[in-house]
Amino acid sequence: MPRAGLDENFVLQAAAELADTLGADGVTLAVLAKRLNIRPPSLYNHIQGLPDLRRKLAVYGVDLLYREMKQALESGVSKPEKLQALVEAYLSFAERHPGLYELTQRSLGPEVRSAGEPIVQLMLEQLKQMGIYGRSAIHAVRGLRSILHGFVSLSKEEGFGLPYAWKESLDYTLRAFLKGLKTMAEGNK
Amino acid sequence: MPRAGLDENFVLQAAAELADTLGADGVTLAVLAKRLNIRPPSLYNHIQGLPDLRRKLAVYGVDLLYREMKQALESGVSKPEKLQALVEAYLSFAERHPGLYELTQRSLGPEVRSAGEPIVQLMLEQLKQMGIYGRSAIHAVRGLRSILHGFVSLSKEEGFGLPYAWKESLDYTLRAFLKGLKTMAEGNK
DNA sequence: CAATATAACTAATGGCATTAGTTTTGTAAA
DNA sequence: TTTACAAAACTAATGCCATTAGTTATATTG
Repeated sequence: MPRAGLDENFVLQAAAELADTLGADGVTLAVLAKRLNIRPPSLYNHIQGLPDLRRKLAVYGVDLLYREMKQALESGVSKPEKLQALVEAYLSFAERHPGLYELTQRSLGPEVRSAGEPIVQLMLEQLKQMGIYGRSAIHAVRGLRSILHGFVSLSKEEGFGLPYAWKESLDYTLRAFLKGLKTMAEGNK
Repeated sequence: MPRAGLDENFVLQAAAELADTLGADGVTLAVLAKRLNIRPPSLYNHIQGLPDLRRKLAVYGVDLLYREMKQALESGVSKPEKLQALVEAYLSFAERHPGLYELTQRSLGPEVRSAGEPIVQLMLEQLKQMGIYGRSAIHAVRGLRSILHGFVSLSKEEGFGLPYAWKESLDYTLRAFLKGLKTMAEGNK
């Protein structure tokens, strides 16, 4: 192993920092190479080009998000609090890693989806604890993910305006959604 | 007026078709020029460069979406049906104009947000008809938009799998959300 | 200490957006 | 009808980017 000190994971980490600093489109092989003090062609020893880098970054991001969400489950005692903790972790990740988050959403093949499976499982477990399972739970998780991603996207788009109020709207929306879920679940009994 | 037959609107329309055919990133000045049978620099007589084109395309798309949603209100008699018609129009637009839709979501300044204001108004009106207004309605519209955009994004990302089932999940989610909204609204009385 | 694999390098190509400067052409005034 | 002007096309050139091919340097392994 010659020229140690630079492997794929290190490259990915540097690229991730670039993404969060300059935005998802700011990640170019040129600036990444400059950042690593090598010439652009040298990058091809670690990644297979820009599309490959983007794909790997997306997987890297989804996996990081999963680990942070899992970590967040440590806090929170009751069931609803645990779900709330998952929500907070998701929002926190999107805020601290805007570029990485954006890359995870630029639909890029099946490996990114696979990497997101564990996150779905995490949510399913919490919903089960709250009495929502089976077919309803599938719908509910999709709804939950949509609400979370939707709010992140929209609040980013609107940018200024009333920054903090977005959190309030999200809480309101989640409360309404969960309340409706419970009502529907009870109706099925 | 020299060399008539090519104005900004025509350019935008051609670019929109390209976006929906080749994807949002497929819109380059090179292919747009080829499509219009002119050289790339000639485009600068109608637009001020690629970022400007993207911004204008986004506004173009949001406005088109608004007009289609407004049109959709013609159908549907009862209040919930009208809201449902808005939802259908939104989904239909996203499906028929994937590239244009994507461009409307790539947050690009205040003019795009302004163009989206009428859509918010459309939703607010329907919610009012359903007994949801005031501060709650603001939250509700944000929730509604998040759910819609979230589902469009996620179903696009997942791609294969169970295509049609997404619609079912969305309906389920909307039903739960609206039910929760009503419950909360009644609770405030 | 020698051999090898790995990772860096230089050089070159083609595509892209963009700018500067020039030519063409349709319309409107003389 | 002719002339003048302004708008929109053009050519030429620049610089940045990703990518490929071929070469050189170096760290580890035997």
